[in-house]
Amino acid sequence: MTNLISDSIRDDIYRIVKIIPLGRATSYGAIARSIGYPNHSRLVGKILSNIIELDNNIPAHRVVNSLGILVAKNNFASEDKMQVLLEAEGIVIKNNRIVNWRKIFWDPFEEL
DNA sequence: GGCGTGACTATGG
DNA sequence: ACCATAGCCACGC
Repeated sequence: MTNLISDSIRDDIYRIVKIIPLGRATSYGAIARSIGYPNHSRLVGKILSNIIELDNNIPAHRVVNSLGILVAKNNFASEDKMQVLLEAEGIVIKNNRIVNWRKIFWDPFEEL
């Protein structure tokens, strides 16, 4: 039988992304660390791209890279959708990057 | 079992 | 602040 890591952590990722507060955002690495797989930030993004296809309600736009840069734009319906969704929550974006990232950043660990 | 890939990250210049 | 580089490792050929 195959025992893929991606299968075992999919639900954890889903659950965490679901509770990212409106107007805040977190990173792939932060999520990976919070679920006990600190070296799998890449996998988090990959799984997120799968999840968004099944549930367009999940706030996947609130996940960016460790610098606050929107690196997932290609996975949304339109090129500017991710940015539009974030700006609609009051998040300011300049040159593809979240302004005041330190303040906007939400750490999943603080929710445990 | 090797190899390329990726919604990544840390570090150094 | 920007860019390059190396490290990372599951996953799908």
